[in-house]
Amino acid sequence: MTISVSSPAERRRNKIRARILAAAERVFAREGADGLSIRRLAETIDYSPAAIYKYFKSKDELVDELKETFFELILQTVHRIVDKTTPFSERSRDCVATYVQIAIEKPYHYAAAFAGESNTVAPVDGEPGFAASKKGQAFMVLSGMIAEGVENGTFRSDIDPVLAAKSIWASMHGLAMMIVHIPTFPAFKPDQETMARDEFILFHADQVIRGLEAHHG
Amino acid sequence: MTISVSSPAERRRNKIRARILAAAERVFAREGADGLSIRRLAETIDYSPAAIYKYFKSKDELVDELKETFFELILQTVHRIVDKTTPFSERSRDCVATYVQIAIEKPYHYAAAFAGESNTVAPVDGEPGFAASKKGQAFMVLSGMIAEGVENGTFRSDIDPVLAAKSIWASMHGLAMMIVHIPTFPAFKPDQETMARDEFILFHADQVIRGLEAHHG
DNA sequence: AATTTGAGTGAACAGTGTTTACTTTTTGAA
DNA sequence: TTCAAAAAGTAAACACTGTTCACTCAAATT
Repeated sequence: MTISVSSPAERRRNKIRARILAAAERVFAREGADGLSIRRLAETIDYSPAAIYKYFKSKDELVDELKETFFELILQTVHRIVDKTTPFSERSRDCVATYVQIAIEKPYHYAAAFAGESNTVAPVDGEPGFAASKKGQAFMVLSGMIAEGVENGTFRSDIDPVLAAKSIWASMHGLAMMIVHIPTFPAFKPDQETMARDEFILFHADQVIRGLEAHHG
Repeated sequence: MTISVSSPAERRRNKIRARILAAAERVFAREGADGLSIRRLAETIDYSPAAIYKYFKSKDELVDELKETFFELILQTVHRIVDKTTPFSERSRDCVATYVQIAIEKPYHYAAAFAGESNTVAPVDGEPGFAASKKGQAFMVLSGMIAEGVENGTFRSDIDPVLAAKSIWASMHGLAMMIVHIPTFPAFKPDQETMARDEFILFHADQVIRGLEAHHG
């Protein structure tokens, strides 16, 4: 029996799988899940449409893998911010703002990643898989940072960090979705008294964090 | 020439149009835009698929009308809250919470209404149509309420009400989307130390409004 | 009464995801 | 090295989708 954990055949297979994913990634980033068709994908890869089903059970499963690597990107990026040694107030604000920036950079990824519903499994809050998933890990980094804020006295002590993290996450998510779906979001009139997008993101982040701060009233 | 603003023919036409919309509304509420197919819709109405195109230019246009009446619902509901004579703090909180409740009651409507992109026109922030649209009106009701809070000293005076309204709207939107897309959202484990959904909505609303309040620090 | 307008339709076009039966290639063991 | 088994790849079909076109038939207008 062969004990090689990765046979040549298997490595070759993974390579093709990766090639499919890479091609899918390109069109997905530009046109989203609806623009990504198995048939078109097969053509750019020079395979027949049916061939793809030897590597992925369904289109949904393929897209789910794109999402998962996107969550990895989020996790890494958030980690990079949280692990910094800059002052806490600055760090927490940057964390929120950066999260939104990622969504803007890959709008289709972001929207698809959180518009779950019709997916394969989608390890979701409340289910066993959540804590282990990249999504769950990213969330735990965030709630950990808030717990830090509660401990060092920046935030109110009467709030549950996990609860607060969920609230903040929702607020971030909302701005991200707004910007992603409404290209001109923070603006009312394109020229007049308009706050620039990045500036608005910081404003929003401040606003959100202010809701947590101590010494209130 | 006939001056009757609504001829019998025209009235009959509008009636059929309404019948189509009513049937579409039913299946849309249950299965969303993807579940609503022209062919299936035609069958429940006992028409041929092509007939629907005599009343609507495209499926997108049909769905857009469903969205528009949904925005009317939002506008009415928000108005009912804002126009109340209850204390301001309570009123502002209820306004936020109620908005999210609407989204929960009609999740597909809400998600579709704000996942614009591939629509016909979608009068969007920054464009002329926005202020006149139901969406725009609902927003103005919200920003008006915040302006009231700034005037009566509840909120910080150094913030632009319109900007603050956008920030709050984004936060509300985020929670709504979270709950809509992730059925178990506010929960981590279904039983243990979980805050009930409605309770969490109020918590979030408080959190969001707290960010605006005066006498800070 | 004749003609134009509009409602309604069957069939087709151009797509989609997916499955099935089939061929070819590659692999692992006798 | 030969040979069977496993895997890779495919063409064609199934069951859908939104949409358009040429056509019929009934209703309204002149």
